[in-house]
Amino acid sequence: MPSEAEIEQFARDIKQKRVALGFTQEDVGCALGLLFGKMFSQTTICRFESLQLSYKNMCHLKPLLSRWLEEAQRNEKLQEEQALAQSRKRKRRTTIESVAKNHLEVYFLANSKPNAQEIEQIAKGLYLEKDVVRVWFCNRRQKDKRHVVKEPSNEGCDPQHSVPPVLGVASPPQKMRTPRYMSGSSPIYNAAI
DNA sequence: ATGCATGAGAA
DNA sequence: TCTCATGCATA
Repeated sequence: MPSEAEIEQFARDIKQKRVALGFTQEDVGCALGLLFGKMFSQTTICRFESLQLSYKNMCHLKPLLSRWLEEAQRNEKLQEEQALAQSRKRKRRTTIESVAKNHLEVYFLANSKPNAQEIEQIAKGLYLEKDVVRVWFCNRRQKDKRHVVKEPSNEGCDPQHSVPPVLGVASPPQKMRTPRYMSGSSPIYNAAI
């Protein structure tokens, strides 16, 4: 099992290189499909890069992405291909009012695992469907299991950011390469570059 | 980038 | 029923 720091390093690394190579998160997901027969969504790649998956999940995905990176770097001059999606009958995503969310959060802090009956009470009180509340708690618990929770709050703990760059020279950290989707086939993009 | 949702498998 | 990995849809 890779160490935690190792994973974090890898995540930063692959994100940076992915961008440098001009691939989108979706591109990577599809590429994994071509390499291993199992495709991944933009969401998953995004979450991997931002360490929003469980440690175990990160460890499982790391070798796949690692291999993709090798190929991508090696190929730097080949072309790409794509595959597509499917459809399903999904319940429409319900939007929970922020007020209700605040209430849910309070309930969660008091009890993160309400039983069916408690869920029903909560749902009734907030005028939400039981299932919506149940799923909200599932997702909320899962959120606590994420590998690294980003902490927007710390003050000046990061020397890299505590001193803002001395104006002007907004130097692109990496060589900005033309994104793949803007190269070659479309005259519109070429004209715009 | 993230919120709500699904489904397979564990308990 | 819950957890876990995952993603459609949306902000």
